[in-house]
Formats: sequence, structure tokens, C-alpha cells
Amino acid sequence: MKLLANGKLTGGFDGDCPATREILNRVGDKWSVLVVVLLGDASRRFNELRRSIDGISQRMLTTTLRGLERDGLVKRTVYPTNPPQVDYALTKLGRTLLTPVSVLAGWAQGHRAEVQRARESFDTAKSGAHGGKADA
Amino acid sequence: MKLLANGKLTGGFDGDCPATREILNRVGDKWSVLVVVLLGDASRRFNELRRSIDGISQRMLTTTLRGLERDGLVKRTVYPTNPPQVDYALTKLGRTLLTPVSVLAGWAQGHRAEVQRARESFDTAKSGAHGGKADA
DNA sequence: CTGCATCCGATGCGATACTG
DNA sequence: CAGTATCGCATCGGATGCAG
Repeated sequence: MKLLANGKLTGGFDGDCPATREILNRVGDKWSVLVVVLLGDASRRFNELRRSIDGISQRMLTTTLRGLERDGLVKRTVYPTNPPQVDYALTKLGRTLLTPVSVLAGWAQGHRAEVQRARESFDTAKSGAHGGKADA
Repeated sequence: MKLLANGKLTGGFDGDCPATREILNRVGDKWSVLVVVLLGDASRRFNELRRSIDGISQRMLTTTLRGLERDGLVKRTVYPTNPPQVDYALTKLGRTLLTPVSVLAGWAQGHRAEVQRARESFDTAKSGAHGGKADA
């Protein structure tokens, strides 16, 4: 990844590209990532996912799933049984996402403590600086 | 990355961890990623960044920068000159983020076309399915 | 069981104006 | 130049109710 003096990028990353930005956004969406990881293990049914995640509302699960499906990351299969049963599974494309995500997740886990410390130190410095009082 | 039958994860990823989720969120933030990449090349001044990004508002640049600074990813240096000059640079920790981000960005770029196609096909199927009319 | 539509509060973000 | 505070709009997201 290389960056030119004028702010333009060469090589593997172009932040100006709307499509790339959009995909990055999807990864930033906590639910999407969670669902992808969950589905990385095995296909799941709707309420099965809902119970697995716990904290997600039905609306958000639906929204997330549809977004993932639209992007070709997840395959939705309806079994016309009674009661209806819908199965969600990662597509081939969806599975390729697991690696980049795990790299990122690995970074997050590995540097979690550092970030935490940086945050505390930052907050401490701030509260001590502007008010003049350190133990407000 | 491994996933157990009960939905719990082993190894490198734990979606339940708030800290991890928070960091993931930061990467999902388009501006943060962009700034990190930009700063990966060289340190920049405030308005220099602003011009480089073009589309970001001052408010968001400030917010983004502060968030990055708080997380220990970016170092803010003030030169008490006249007019004031403030320099932003990646910290050592910040530089370690470049690799995971580029992996992800690489994925996004590499699969951009596939996602695009999936999206179009999804949208087409939808508009043709519920309304009964295919060329609405 | 699965999923969509609606209402409504919370938050995000841009635009603007003002300070050092 | 760098940064903060405020306002107003747009979107997000949860809760609820209805339908296949």
C-alpha cells in the first residue's frame, strides 16, 4: 500500500471508491460480522441466530441478514414446510470474508489492552487539563 | 478461528467482548480508516488532512482524529507557532493497524465486482418478485 | 416460525458561527 | 490555522402489531 504526495493512493487501497467504502462499512457493522462468524460454523435458522446473538432485535437481524444476502455473502433457503423454516448459510464468497475478518479481529484482541490503556490515559489527561481539577 | 456448536467461539475471535466490538466499529468507520491510511504515509496537519479527504466535514475530522488519538492510534503534536500548527501522526500502535486494514481493503477491492453483481441480481429478483412486474 | 410495516425516541452528522 | 459549540435534519434502531 503506497500513498502519493497529493493524497492519492496506489496499490491495494482506494478510500475514494464508494464500493470499497461500502464494504468496509459492512464490516464495521457489529451485527454483520457476528452473523458471518456464526454462520462460518454452520448454517442457522432465523430464531436460532436470534438466540445465539442475544441483544439483537428482530428488526436488526432481519436487516443485517438481508444486507448480507444482497451482497451475496449469505444464502437464504426457504423450506416450504409447516411451520415455515428458513435457513441461512454463508456462500462461497461469504466464506472468503472469514479470513480478513479474523485478521482484524486478531488485531483487535491482541491490542485491546493497549487501546484500553491509551484511552484511560487520554481521558485522565483531559479531565485534568481543562478543568484544572484532577479528581472531579 | 473456530466456532463451537453452542455458538461460542474459541481462538482469535470473541464477538461478545465489548472492547473488541468497539475496535471493530472504529475500523468500520470510513473516516477513521481513511485517516489512518493517509497518516500511514506521512504525518499531516489538520487542514492538510481535510483537503486530502475532501468530503469530510471539519466536525467529523475533529471527531475522528480525537477518537483515534484517544485510542492511542494517532499522536497529536502542537507547535506553539503563529499561526498555530498541529501535526497528526500514526503512533507505533497505529502503524500496526495498517496491515489488518490493508488485508480487509484488499478483500473489499478484490470482491467488489462480485458484490456488485450479487447486489444487482438481488435487487432485480426483488423488484420482479413482489410486484409481479419486472421492469418497474 | 419467519418477516414486514409503522411509530417513535436516540444518535449522527453537516452547516454555521465563534474563539484562541 | 485549529478547534469548539449549537442547531437542525436525517438516519438508526428498538418496540409493537400484523401477515403468510
